[in-house]
Amino acid sequence: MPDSRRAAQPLYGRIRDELRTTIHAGAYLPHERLPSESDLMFRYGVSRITVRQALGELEKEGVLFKVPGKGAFVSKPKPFQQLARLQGFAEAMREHGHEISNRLLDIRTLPADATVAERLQLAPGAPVTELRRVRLLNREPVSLDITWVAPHIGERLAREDLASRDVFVILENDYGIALGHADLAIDAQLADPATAKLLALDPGAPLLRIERLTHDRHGHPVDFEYLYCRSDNFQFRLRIAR
Amino acid sequence: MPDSRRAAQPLYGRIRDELRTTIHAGAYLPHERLPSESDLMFRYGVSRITVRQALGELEKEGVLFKVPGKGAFVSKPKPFQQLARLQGFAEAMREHGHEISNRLLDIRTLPADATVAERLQLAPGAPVTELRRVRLLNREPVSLDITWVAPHIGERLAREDLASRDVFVILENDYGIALGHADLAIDAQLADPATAKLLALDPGAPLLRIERLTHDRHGHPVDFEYLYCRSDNFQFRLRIAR
DNA sequence: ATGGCCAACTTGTTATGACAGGTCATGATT
DNA sequence: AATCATGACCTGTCATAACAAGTTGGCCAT
Repeated sequence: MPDSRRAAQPLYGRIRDELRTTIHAGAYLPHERLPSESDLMFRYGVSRITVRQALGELEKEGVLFKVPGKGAFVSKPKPFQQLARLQGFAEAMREHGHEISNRLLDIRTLPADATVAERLQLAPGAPVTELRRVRLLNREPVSLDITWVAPHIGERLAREDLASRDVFVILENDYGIALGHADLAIDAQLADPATAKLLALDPGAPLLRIERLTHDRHGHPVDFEYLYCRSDNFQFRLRIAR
Repeated sequence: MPDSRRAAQPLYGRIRDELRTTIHAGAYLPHERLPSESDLMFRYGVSRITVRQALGELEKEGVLFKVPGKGAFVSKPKPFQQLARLQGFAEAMREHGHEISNRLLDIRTLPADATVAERLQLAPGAPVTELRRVRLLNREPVSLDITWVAPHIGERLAREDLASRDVFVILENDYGIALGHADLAIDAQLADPATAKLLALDPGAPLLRIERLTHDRHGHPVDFEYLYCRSDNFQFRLRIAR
């Protein structure tokens, strides 16, 4: 969080900024160890508390992480997914050479609530299939996806290996459903304890929430879902034209 | 971040937890002032650094917010999450009959840090103009925008009425700079106290953060900014194609 | 009654110091 | 060669202390 209005920057702020610059300039590789607190004390000629404050803020920013007894290490750059393309998570991540997997938490049929029914153009209370998955990138959880589809699709999905395959790919390749477009709504939320646990986060951590309604080529809704995404290890990117 | 696998909880952790419990039990009302650090030192029989660490973590959790010179205050309960429709900010807002305005907080020239310089393809430390604005929708703050442009653009913008006019419109209509595309990166963050105050939010509230680098028609970067957007009073939406 | 000043109180920053507990390389022992 | 102990080095916690800067109520002058 920038606060660049201060004329007189505290020492720890200067050190924090300089270290961030140094790291971003490539002086240290991802997961490379930074100089120890003692080294930085001598290097900057300040007390340890000042160094610790600077490092603590960089840790808070996600630039580095600390390991007791070992030191501070540069965090990996965040993987990202292009938002403008309607792509399954696996499709997008494989393009970048990442390893992806899913943990299927639950798949069941239940009555559609008003929102789901409206989105999928079903009667309220009509049966829908709900999928709950944690998506993992390089073995680290990055999102909790909750998906609803009509039961005739859900029945077929239930027979698939959803741990390693994307719903979109299955719909298109196996069931011949040509996808058209999706409508997204994006905002931010705090992780509740259950979600935080699933995503290896502390309760209250910031999450990006994406609501996505995906349509087939004829404009009929086929898939309604919420994606709760971590921001500390993943982000979305988008290029827009004027 | 405390290591919660520890059988013996550090002192600051005990104090943090006890204060949180006390606050949640209603001993203090929202916005009520907590005991001072000095009081807490005596009350718990610990040093000030220990109290500050406990308070700092509660602040990070959003349970309280600190005001220099005044004290620590209990945060208000988080506002109820609402969804609002947003397309392009000014366009969509006026289209729907909303009133939009800006509050210009600050416009100044300062040396570009590494990130800003890299994005705007300037030398580190080169002068850039920084704009800080709060965007209001129906008189309610919805985002804090921090914008950097090259000084030759900033000088001209400084002469404009930025409270009611959009930077993009000025650049295109008044200065003949044809805008091309923008690159966005999207994630979620917690609001720090200063930003929270500007957006009439509680510290620790979830914010959508959009990093935007806008280019002219030739692909040259002209405008780099961070938009810190509330999620409780509007959201972003997007339609994407397969 | 009002405004200005100042002391007391507030949090923020920084220094020095010490101890606890974790990590790991090296040397000694089996 | 494998294992264990030790010492050096690492971060985490906590104490004491001092100064900086912001806030505010009381007192005094006008």
